[in-house]
Amino acid sequence: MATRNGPKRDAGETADRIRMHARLVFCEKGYDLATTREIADRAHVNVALINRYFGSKLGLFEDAVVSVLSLEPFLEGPLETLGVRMADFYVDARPKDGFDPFVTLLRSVASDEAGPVLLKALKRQALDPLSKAMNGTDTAARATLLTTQMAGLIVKFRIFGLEPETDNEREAIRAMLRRYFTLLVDGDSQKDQSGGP
Amino acid sequence: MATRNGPKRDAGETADRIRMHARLVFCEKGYDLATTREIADRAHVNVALINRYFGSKLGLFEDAVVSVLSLEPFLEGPLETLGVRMADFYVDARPKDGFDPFVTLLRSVASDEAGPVLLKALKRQALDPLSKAMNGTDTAARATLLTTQMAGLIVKFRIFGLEPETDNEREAIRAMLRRYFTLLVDGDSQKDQSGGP
DNA sequence: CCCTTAAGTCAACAAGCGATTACATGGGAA
DNA sequence: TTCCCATGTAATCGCTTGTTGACTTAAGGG
Repeated sequence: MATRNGPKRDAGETADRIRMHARLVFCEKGYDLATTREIADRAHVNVALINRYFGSKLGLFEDAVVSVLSLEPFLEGPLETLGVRMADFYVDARPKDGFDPFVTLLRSVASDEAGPVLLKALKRQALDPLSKAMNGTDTAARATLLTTQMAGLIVKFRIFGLEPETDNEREAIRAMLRRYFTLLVDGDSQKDQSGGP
Repeated sequence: MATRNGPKRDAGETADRIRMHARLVFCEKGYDLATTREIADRAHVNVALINRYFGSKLGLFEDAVVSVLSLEPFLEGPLETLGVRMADFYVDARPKDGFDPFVTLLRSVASDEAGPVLLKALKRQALDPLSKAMNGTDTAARATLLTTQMAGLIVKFRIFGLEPETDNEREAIRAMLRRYFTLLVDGDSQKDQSGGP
C-alpha cells in the first residue's frame, strides 16, 4: 500500500489532480469559458489552491495544456505511414470525455490571454517539427495543407460535432484523406503543372 | 437630400450602424469576448439601444452574423471553377479590418450561447447547399473535405495569423489547393482504389 | 508534549458583464 | 402651439469572474 491511503495532504498529488481536471475542462469549454471554480470543484479542491500551485489561471493553462501540445506521437512513427496514421486517428470516433490537445487549442485560440501563448507553442512544437520531418521541396506548404486539413476536420467533427452520418461517408473520407495526406507527405514533385491562368 | 443630413433620430439608421459595428467586433473577438459596450461605443450609440432594437446580445449576433452565413457567393458561379475560386479567395491576403463570416464563425463556435445557433445555420446555409450543388458519388464526403480544408486554412491564416512566409510558399499552396479542390468538386470516381490494409 | 511549517479553507474584493428601469428629448401630427 | 410617442440617455441591478490575504488544520521533529 504505497499510494493506497496515502497521506491526506500531498501537494504533488493535489497539483496533479488539478492539472488533470484542468485539461478536461479547458478541452470542453475553451480557455475563456472554463472557470477556475469549475476546475477546482471537479478536482475536489479549493479554488485558491490553483493560484497557490500555478500562480494564475493562465499559468495552469500553460502547465496543463500548452506544454503537451505536440505532434510527436505521429512523428515518432515511420514517415511512410505518417499520412495514413494522421488520417485514421481523427477519422475514427473516440470517446468524447477524453482530453485532446488540439481540440483544446482550437477552442481556446480566440482568447486574448491564451491565444498568443498557444500560437508560439503551436509553431515551435508542432508545425516546425512536421515541416522539418518532411523531404523534398515545398515542405512548408505541404505541412500547411496537411495540418490545416487536419484542423478543419477536428473543427467539424469534434467541435461542431458534425461527424459523418453514415459508415459509407466515413470510409469515403478516410480513403480520400489517405491518398491526399500520403501525397502531401511524399511530395511527389508535380508541383506546378496546372499551368494556365 | 433624402438620406443626406437625414433626421437626427432615425431608428433604422441607428440599428444599421449597430449591426455594422457588431459584425466587426464579433469578427475580431468572437461572441464571448465581444461586449455590448464596445459595440455600442464604436457605433457611437447608447448600450441600451442594443437591447431595444435586438432584444439581447444573442439577438444582435443572429441578426448581424448568423443570417449572412452562406456559401452562395461561391455557389452562384460555374461549378467548374468552384474549387479554384474558393482556393484563391482565402489564399490571397485581404484587409484585416473587414468582416468575414467564417472567421466570426470559427471564433464564436466555442460559445455556449452562440455555438448551437451557429451550428444549425452552418449546416443549413452552407454545408447542405454545397453538397447538393455537387455531382457524382460521395458528395457529402467530398463537401466535407473541401469545407474542412478551407476552414483549416482560415484558422491558420486569419485566426492564428500564420500567413505564408514567402510568395513561393503561397503559390505552392495555391497550386496544390487548386488541384485538390478541383478533384474534390469533380469527384473523379477513383474512390476506393487504395485497397487493403 | 509543543511548536514550526506546509497544506488547505474561507470570505471578500474589484472589475466586468448583460440586462433593466426610469427619465429626458426631439419631431411630426392635431 | 400643444401634445404624444418614438428615440435616446443615464444610473443601476444582479451576477460571475480571477485573485488575494488572513485564518485554520494537519504532520513531524525537538
